[in-house]
Amino acid sequence: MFGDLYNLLYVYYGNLEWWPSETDDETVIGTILTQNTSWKNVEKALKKMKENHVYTLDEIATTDQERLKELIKSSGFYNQKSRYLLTVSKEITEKYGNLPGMKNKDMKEIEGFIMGLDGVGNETMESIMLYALDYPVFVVDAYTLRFFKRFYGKEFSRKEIRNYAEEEFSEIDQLKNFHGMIVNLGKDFCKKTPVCKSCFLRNDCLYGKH
DNA sequence: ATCCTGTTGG
DNA sequence: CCAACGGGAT
Repeated sequence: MFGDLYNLLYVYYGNLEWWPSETDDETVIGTILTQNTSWKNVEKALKKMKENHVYTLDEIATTDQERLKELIKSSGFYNQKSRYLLTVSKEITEKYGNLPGMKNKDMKEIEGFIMGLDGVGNETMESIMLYALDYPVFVVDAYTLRFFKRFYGKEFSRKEIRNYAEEEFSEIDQLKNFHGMIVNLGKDFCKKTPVCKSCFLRNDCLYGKH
């Protein structure tokens, strides 16, 4: 299904260092902070959190919300995101102790638990599963839905895309890179108002051909 | 002036 | 389905 597309993207983008972060805790924090927010602004917040030693789920769980708001201000939506960070950190540490305690468990159980966290929807859950916990999950975001609709000229549901991708790519690295390449494509060419003329997929994309 | 690796509550 | 959340970069 997506094999040919993967190769086309790979020729252009190659292996991306996707979801750069020093620790799995930072990855989880990043998935929440980057919701509808540019990564540049998230980096500022992560830097501040690190400098102030509010950088692990344990540290966040015992931090005052007002202080958290100041630290993550640059990533926007700080009122809700500070609340999400607190509840997510508390619930994870209370139930599993830490992120390693969530690895190598029944995938559906962990997925259900994460989806139940306030502030965590499909994309954030999938990102945590794949990038912080190493489960073979494909991340379906707004870029993916928009790009696939144009490229294949047909609307796919999140569920369909996840199923196809996870069926086809069993390797964690492939799932990571496929998502990473799609996000980059969405920022470089397949934007809200697409730049098809200079896009390397213009001859393969149903929308790019007209 | 517009957009950003979304999610929630109405 | 849709308004609301929000500072920062381009």
